[in-house]
Amino acid sequence: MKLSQEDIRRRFKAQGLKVTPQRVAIYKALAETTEHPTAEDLHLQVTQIHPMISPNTVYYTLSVLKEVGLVQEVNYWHDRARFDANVTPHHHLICLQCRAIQDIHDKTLDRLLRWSGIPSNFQVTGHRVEFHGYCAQCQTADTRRTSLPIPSKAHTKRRNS
Amino acid sequence: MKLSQEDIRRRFKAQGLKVTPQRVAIYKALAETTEHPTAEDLHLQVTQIHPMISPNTVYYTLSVLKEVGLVQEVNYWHDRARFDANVTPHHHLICLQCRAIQDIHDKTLDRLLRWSGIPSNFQVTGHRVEFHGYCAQCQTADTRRTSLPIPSKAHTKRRNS
DNA sequence: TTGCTAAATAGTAATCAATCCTAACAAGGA
DNA sequence: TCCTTGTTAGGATTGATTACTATTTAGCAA
Repeated sequence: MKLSQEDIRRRFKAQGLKVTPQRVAIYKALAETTEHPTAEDLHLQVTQIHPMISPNTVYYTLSVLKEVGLVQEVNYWHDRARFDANVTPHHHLICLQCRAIQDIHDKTLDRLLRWSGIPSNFQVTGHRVEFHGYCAQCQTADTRRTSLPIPSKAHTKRRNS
Repeated sequence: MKLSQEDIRRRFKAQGLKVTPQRVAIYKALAETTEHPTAEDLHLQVTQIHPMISPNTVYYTLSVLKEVGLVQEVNYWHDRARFDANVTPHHHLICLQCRAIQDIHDKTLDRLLRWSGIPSNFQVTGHRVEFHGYCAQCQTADTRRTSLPIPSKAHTKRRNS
């Protein structure tokens, strides 16, 4: 989406964020692509305007924008590979708090594969439905989060188990 | 699922794999849990039977089992965080070859949120549908893969872009 | 316009999941 | 039993991300 500097400034202000050239450039770059870039992609992109910008700034900025809900992490459970010996197609229920993953087996969901809204030039080999939320154990007010995706801080804490 | 040594031996043989105690233990541990463990989780688990087993062996074994289709990686695009400034709920079309991600906006898919098959003790806050396959550019016979998820080798090659 | 202050930036170092490399080892067939 | 080839384990390496920290700057108030 095309955004003017003023649009961006307004959005940042509305969230109580300082408006810095770097921050604007990062958000602008992300808002103007549909390619779901990585932090590195964005850093490379923004380098063309701010040659001295640090990757660190990109990571920090993204975490801030994520916190206020201006940005989302598309693959929010990207931290580590997780495996399953059940190779039949099935779907998942993911707890945003404790990261537990439950399986769902259901014909209704499987049938989505024949859904007609898929662009005809895309060859589909499979699909997966994820429901996000809170498992029975994690449904207490103080620990609950309100928005997707989970902040990247959780990533850091993962080793506390 | 409960599996005897013989069951596992048969499955390995059927895929032309050597049957080693470590390999059996790893697969057995994965098959007997529904918790979608990480490689580290599995290593810890198997350590109780094979105290000297190397994490390396777990990684290698998982990649082999994945290749022959006995195991799948649940979050197969876990390698790096990817971001989106479009924070409205939407869904994705993911190319297994080039990892491109296209957005899908559709009311039909959004309506799944009210799907009745979700366990009542799970509090759902959102959901996401992913379709996997091959984008127009990647639909050539020599580069196409046949199964999900993509082998971990792709992970290594990602920097060639 | 000028300071003040808290937050942002950038550089360096650290962390850690995952992979690479390689020598020793062992499964399975001859 | 022997041989071959795939497997294992250990050490080193890579690379995304985070931690730490000194410097800079945005935003506010005088």
